[in-house]
Amino acid sequence: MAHNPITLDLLRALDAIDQRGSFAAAATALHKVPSALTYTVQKVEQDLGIDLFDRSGHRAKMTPAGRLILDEGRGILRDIDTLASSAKKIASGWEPELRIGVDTIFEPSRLFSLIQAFNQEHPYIKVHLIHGALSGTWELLINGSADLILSGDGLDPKAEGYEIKRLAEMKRVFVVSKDHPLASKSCTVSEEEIAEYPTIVVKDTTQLLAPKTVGWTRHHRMVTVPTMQDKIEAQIAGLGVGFLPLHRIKHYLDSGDLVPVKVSQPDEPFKAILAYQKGNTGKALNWFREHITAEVLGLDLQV
Amino acid sequence: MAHNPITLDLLRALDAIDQRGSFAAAATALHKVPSALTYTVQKVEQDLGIDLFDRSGHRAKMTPAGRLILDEGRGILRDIDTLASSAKKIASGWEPELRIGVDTIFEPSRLFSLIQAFNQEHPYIKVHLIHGALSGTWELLINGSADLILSGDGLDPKAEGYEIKRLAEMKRVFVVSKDHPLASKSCTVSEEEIAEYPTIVVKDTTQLLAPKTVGWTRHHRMVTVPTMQDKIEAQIAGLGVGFLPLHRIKHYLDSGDLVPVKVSQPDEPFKAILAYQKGNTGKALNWFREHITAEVLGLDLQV
DNA sequence: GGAACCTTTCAAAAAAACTGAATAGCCATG
DNA sequence: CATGGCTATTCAGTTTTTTTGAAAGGTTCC
Repeated sequence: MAHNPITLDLLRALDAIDQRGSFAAAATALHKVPSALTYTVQKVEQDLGIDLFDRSGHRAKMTPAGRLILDEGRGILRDIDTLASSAKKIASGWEPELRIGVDTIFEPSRLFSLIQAFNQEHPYIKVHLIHGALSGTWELLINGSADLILSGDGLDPKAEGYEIKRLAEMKRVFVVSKDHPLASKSCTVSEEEIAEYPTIVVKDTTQLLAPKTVGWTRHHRMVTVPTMQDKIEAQIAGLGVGFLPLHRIKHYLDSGDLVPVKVSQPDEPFKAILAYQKGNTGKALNWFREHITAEVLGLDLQV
Repeated sequence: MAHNPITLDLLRALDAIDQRGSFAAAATALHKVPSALTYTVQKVEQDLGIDLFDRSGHRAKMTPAGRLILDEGRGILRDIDTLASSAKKIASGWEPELRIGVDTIFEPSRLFSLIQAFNQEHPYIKVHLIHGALSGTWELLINGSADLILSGDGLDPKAEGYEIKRLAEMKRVFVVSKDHPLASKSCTVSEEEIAEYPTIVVKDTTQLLAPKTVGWTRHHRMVTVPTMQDKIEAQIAGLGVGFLPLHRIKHYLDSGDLVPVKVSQPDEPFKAILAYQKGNTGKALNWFREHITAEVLGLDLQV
């Protein structure tokens, strides 16, 4: 047994026959002569050992098996068409896959609708989301695990060779849970007062680079968590205190679950950035570079 | 532009080349001569207008576009193989789809693992689950909406022409919520006492047949619900009282959420049945007829 | 430098697909 | 019930596509 007798020509023939209603009409549509279709169909029927058409009546009627091959075959034909155009795309500079490293300061879910839109247009380009924290996000880019990263500035290593696109500014706010002792203080709170409570810190995911830490590190009590989401939840639960990015907690400030506290430590604003290998002209990379905006990331806050 | 230049032969060629590592080895595996592969590949490259192999080095290396076609092509080849064998199956008596009507007295989820097993074996045979209640389940079979039904006996219309397979016996228990006034009665409860409380009744889904009702109908107060699951939940919530099938409430009896009450009305045991059109020799039907057992339905209770 | 691979080219041969005319069946119409 | 118009199939011959094998040209490895 050599191999599968089902051919793409058969699938196209079945489709045309079903659409036009007869061998004759289908033949015309396919720029062939009816006997050519008979030949195509009979060949497969013989090789497969089953009937695709019921010839008892004089108008050929598809058998259930024929119908199955038609139905599934349409999907296969569609796949092959998509595949051909995707192959052309890739040959003309679209990457087969794009890996996006997202720093935990952003909500990866913000990118979902963007990725969905992209995938609609480019079904065979796989998009991978990878999570990182602080220097760890940069490390993804540096060690080749990601093609594009989304991070905050001030974290980039001194290394050359990376293109950086700055997006909107982000603000950090020092907040505590609504039940927290500091929540009631209306005046500026001193560092000593803050030192009474554990600080929640997001742990850098880097393996090789020097880990960075944001905010105070000279506090004695410190709880580290793997992601910004954990930090937010920990602070809401009252486990500790610390700065949180405004765009991630707007909702909780509005609802009152988190309360801002004035602190002496100046708020150092910083920027959301996109970064990628210099010289990477991939079109998928470019697409995301254009489409990832402050709005998409939820940074367009009126403060 | 006639049509897609990608052929199944190309996909098979790419697969072989990738597996064997060279045109020469692949050619051997495909019982061809190397130049035949060159021809196949070059033809598609020319028609598609892109390179599938990088010939700058001496050993041909697949381009990203070639790799994409290979990767997706493997899936397509697999699909076509499955399709061929499924078509043979259907031609030899397996139905393209099987519609199973399940009476609300059973938990449809009991069939899930069975359906999963079936689908593993017969990926192209679609299984539909349809819900019905009382005569409505029979109606599914009679009006051709279902090929196989799962019901309780005593509901079958007098009509001829249906094959019935009896499964295990099912018991009904009169139960009330744990907080219900009747829950504390340890002696037999009279009909008058029961009449104090609304009875929960599953409404027959039939459109054409004479609707049946199980249990008492001469009670004044009656709440009808669409499914057995609703009835169970209503009784747990204390909304009313009534008989419930033991196999659906074993768990709640054990946990004490439902409490059995002795009643004068005799418990009329009835049987789970499978029914289908006489003369239906479909193999999928047969498969389910064999595999749907008392155990699968959760009827194998030690009482 | 030579042996052992590899891929490609090319003309010829083989195989497959297609054609057109003839055949035969059904069905609606008059 | 005959006829014309539709259908699909058969078959022999033709065209197109695919395959072949020998020759040529490269790379790698020893």
